Amino acid sequence: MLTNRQLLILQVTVDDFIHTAQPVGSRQLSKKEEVPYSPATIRNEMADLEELGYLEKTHTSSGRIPSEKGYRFYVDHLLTPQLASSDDMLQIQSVFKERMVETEQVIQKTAMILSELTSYTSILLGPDVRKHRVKRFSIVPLTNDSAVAIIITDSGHVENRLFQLPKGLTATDIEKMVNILNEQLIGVHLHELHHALEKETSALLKQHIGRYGELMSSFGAAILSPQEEKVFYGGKSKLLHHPEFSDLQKARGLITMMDQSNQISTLFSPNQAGIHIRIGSENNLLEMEDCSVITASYTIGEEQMGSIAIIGPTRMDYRRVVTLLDVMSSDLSRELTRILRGSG
Amino acid sequence: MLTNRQLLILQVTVDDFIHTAQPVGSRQLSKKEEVPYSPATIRNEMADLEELGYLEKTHTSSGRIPSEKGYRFYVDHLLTPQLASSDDMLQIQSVFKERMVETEQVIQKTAMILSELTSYTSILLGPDVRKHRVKRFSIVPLTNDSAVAIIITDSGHVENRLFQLPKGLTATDIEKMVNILNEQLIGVHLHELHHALEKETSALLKQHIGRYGELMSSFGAAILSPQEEKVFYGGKSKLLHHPEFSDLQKARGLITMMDQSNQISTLFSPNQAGIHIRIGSENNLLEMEDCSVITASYTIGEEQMGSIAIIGPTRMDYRRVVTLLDVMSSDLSRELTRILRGSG
DNA sequence: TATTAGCACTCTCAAGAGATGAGTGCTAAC
DNA sequence: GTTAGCACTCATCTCTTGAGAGTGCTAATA
Repeated sequence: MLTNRQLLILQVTVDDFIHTAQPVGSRQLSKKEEVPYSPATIRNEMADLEELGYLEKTHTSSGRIPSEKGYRFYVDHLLTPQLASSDDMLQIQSVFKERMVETEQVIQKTAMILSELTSYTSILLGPDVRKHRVKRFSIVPLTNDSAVAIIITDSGHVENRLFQLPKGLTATDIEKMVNILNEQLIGVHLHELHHALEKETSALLKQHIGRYGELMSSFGAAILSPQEEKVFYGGKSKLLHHPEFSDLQKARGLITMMDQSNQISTLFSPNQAGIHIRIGSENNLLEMEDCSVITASYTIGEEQMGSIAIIGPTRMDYRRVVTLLDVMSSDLSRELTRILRGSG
Repeated sequence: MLTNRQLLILQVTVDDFIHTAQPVGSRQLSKKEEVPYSPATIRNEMADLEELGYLEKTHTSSGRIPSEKGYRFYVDHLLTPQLASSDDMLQIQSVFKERMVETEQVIQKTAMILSELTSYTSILLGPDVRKHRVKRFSIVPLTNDSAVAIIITDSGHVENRLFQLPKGLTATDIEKMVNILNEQLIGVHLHELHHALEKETSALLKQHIGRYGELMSSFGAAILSPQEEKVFYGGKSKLLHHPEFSDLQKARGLITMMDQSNQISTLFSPNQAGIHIRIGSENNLLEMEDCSVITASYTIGEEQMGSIAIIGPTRMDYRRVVTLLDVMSSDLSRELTRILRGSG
């Protein structure tokens, strides 16, 4: 168990390092008014904190920097909540002031403002399409042998896929098919569509439509091809402005990683409410060794819909980011709910 | 007018610099078998070429590097055409072997392979939606006061927008409206839609539909909100691996620029056929001072549909990139035509 | 007359040598 | 328990030095 003095020194050390990016020394600390101890005393305490694993040195005679364990402790026990500054609130409100009608637009704008306010990179995972429900099917033939299948969801999202038409299929066949789909599958979650398609409609379709087999293999495959969560970035280059990435090697790694969306999704905790923080190696990603990720999620109505994340150096301003994420995620939830549930 | 010997020396100098990224000296050049002159002779010629503005020195006693004018001359007069190597051809064919059905998928894959083969960054501008023609309109009401408008084009592309419904509009009204739109506007280019909507249908709609004014202001605005050309990247981080961008300042500038899609579009020449090369400052973009952009375009059927570009350092392998772009643009055109005109 | 050899000169780059300064650990005094 | 003092450690900056690559010019050569 740490003494109060140790807690104080740890906190001030982390705070200072977060703002200066320089190893913090005992003399420097003792000058702060919150710390009424002499450099020698502080040195002793710091030596203890180092032994306990909360602080590190970059070389034998440097000041101390927080270790991962130090950040973790700081985040878990020393992070006093804080209200967003009125400046920030003003900026945030300005985003939502203009009534936008497209969800993507709102999300993109949110990503931008978040990265602008934090000076880190933001990533927003778009609404999880698989949780949407079918509102309407539509099939539009393009040529003799191809057509586009369209699914409109209850949230106004539109999925569309090209697929091949078996030769000899008549327009009436297609019409029938669309009717059957619309009768049977309205309200089904997109992730249950495959199941429902086979179970509920295959018999009916088989009965009414010629060339059923070919049609279904082509149509089914098109409908089921993965519906990816859309990833929105804000301020990709912002990260590069922080001193920890003046090493070109690391900068390259990060940029490369951000271009691979499959890696990105591993950064998000399985969609739970609340704010989550992963520090450095907790991300299980080599390129992210020096980064922390703070995630939150947003909802539409009652449902967990997507995630917001901020990526910054481990030496990031956790307090500020947590505060901003908190505000933004609830504002975003409110705005999206307004758009999609139509209370505006 | 340059002498043959000067042409030779300029060509070999540029070629050498492109591959080594090191200033090339007279001694080094004279060792090559294509250059049967002594260092002293070469020095004299190089001095002349420098005076004429084709070569530069990085400092008083360094070897020479090509100036922008030098690259321009090289590209315009010294670039002998070349067939793609069979290795490259194999790789390219492997992309198109698996029959994909979505245009976006094909374009994305093309971007990837291009950047893989060249080790530079590729940018593909998606098909210009405004040149597509309307195939079908559809409107799906979501709540009492909102609906989604859908336009399917002849190429299978689907545009969709949310818009507000005036209160008190009946389902029949909407049905009527969709019918009128589908009767009047099939085959209209998307960029003429605004015009056509006002001219051809407004009278009819006004006649049949209550609350015409409100409906049209909302629907019209939704339909007309900008249809942006989609931008696909391949290998964004590839550029950072070239030595000219080991300067963090420059790297940052580039990454920042690539995130601003409005800047990107200025890199493309107005959609003309053939291959275009812009060197360094010819791009009129500060961040692109050290970059060259080579663009080509692809077609669907007979129509100019989108653009392909490779961004590399000015010291890029022009010959190879031109060759690859040539092959890829025609392969991509063929593939997209197959998908959309349905000959496969 | 065109080409080449030779040589002095310039400039970059890498390595090494102090000098400086921030910071530590330890001991002894308060 | 806290603090002052002192010797010691490192990183960093600057200065110097030497090696190496390349040039420009002049004089010799084919």
